[in-house]
Amino acid sequence: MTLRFYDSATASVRDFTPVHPGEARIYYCGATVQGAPHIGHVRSGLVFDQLSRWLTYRGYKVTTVRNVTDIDDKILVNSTASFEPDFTGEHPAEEWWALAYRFERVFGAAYASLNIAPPTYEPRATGHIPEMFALIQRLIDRGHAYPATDGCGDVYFDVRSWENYGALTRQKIDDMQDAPDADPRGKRDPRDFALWKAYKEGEPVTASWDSPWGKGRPGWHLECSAMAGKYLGETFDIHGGGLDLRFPHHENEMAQSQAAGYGFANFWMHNGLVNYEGEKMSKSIGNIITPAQMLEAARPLVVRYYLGQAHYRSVLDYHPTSLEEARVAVERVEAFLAATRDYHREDAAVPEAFAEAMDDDLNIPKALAALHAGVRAGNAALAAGESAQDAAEQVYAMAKVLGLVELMSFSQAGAAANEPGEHAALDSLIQTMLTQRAEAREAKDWARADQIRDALAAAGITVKDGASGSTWSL
RNA sequence: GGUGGGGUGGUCGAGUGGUUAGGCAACGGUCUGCAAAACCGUGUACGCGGGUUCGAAUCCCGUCCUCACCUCCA
Repeated sequence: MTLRFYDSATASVRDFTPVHPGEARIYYCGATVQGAPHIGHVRSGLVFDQLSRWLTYRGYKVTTVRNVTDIDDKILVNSTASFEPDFTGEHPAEEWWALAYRFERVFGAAYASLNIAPPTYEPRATGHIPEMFALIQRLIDRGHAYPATDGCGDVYFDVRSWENYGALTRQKIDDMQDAPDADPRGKRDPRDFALWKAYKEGEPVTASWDSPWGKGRPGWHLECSAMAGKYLGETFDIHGGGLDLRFPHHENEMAQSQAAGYGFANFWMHNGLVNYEGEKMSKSIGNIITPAQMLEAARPLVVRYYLGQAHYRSVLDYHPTSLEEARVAVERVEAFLAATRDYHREDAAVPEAFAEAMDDDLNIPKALAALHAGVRAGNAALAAGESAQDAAEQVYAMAKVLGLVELMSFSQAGAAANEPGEHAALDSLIQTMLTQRAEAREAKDWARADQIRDALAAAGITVKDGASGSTWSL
């Protein structure tokens, strides 16, 4: 079995052949830090985290780049400042850059809480203005970009000059529906898009850079082309992002970079979106679910399992019962691993069925079937009084490569509840009650035994009677 | 109008010609004082209409419905 992925550009599953043998270089679109993330953003980050982990397991040296778009129309709109720098600390409003930094950290915290590994590089658009100048100049020199014909100071990409425009999404320029509010300005074609946006009266001066074509700021699509090239080279392996970015963003990126003479991405991988009971999540509908809200409803382990359980290309439709179902499923795995801690080995191999599923365009639903089969086999062995070592090693390896292990209670550094100290008294109290119950059971005083069990249950504590005594869990 | 996805048993969700995907829920059994947990077992699905085939969820034709993108969007 060879590793293969679905490539959006060719609409087909292709064998993965890296540009540089043994390496995998991946660029995927991160956030425009104009506001707080919703779980759709997190799903995208999670998908490419899963991909990176699998490629790493397969022995590739993985380099990932996830950009931060920290200059954009919406960031300016959402900031409430007067747009002038203020060092007094008395300014009541928030400057655009402060807003961008603030939300960049909110995104970072959301990723971290779900054990989504940070990318190798996380470049900010504002830190790569010179690279963008160079790319614009190169496009002008090659006849694929031009300063606005009305002298407004914008620089546009000339879509008619690039015969492959539309190749990524297999669309013809003339078939595209005109935008209802198409503003031709100084464009040769309404489809031409801005590489550089000229400074306009009323905008913050701090959000403007001096370019050879006048003061202004970069167009959104240009940022990614410039940064991908800088960190990953002219031609790299995989470009990812949400399905909604295929057009125009990725189409434009591809056109810019290839028109500039670069190979750009060999594979385009797009993750499906998250719906809420059949509807796309969006601010206008008001059905947004944030990571913070989800983490109030469930543990990070459960949220990660839930968001990562579907195939990455399918729509993930959230229902109110979804998290509870995920909880039961993943805690089964957790309980098995907690009971077989002696067999956790960092170098353990994943079973073949799991590996084949993962190699096949990251078929995680199928891989999860292997995970659950392993848990069942392990539990069956335990129930039969046999060794669960083989199953435990494999299940651990699978949970590890899926990024779940670090979020499980037995391995978490932050499993503070298990540490002695403030909870010691509580543990002691529960142990006392279990001892009393054991005595009652010994005396076959079932009423008394059940009374104690009910009392613990009322406090959210589940009692399990085993051969070697009773245990409890929250 | 263009482009690309979907419609699978109670539910979520895999599956490109013929053997059980899997999870959750449900039911029966083992275990247990009773439970819980665990294990064993049960469900016989594939939008609709044709066609190809010994055989189709899977291929072909038609048809209905639905989602996304074409405007900022993970």
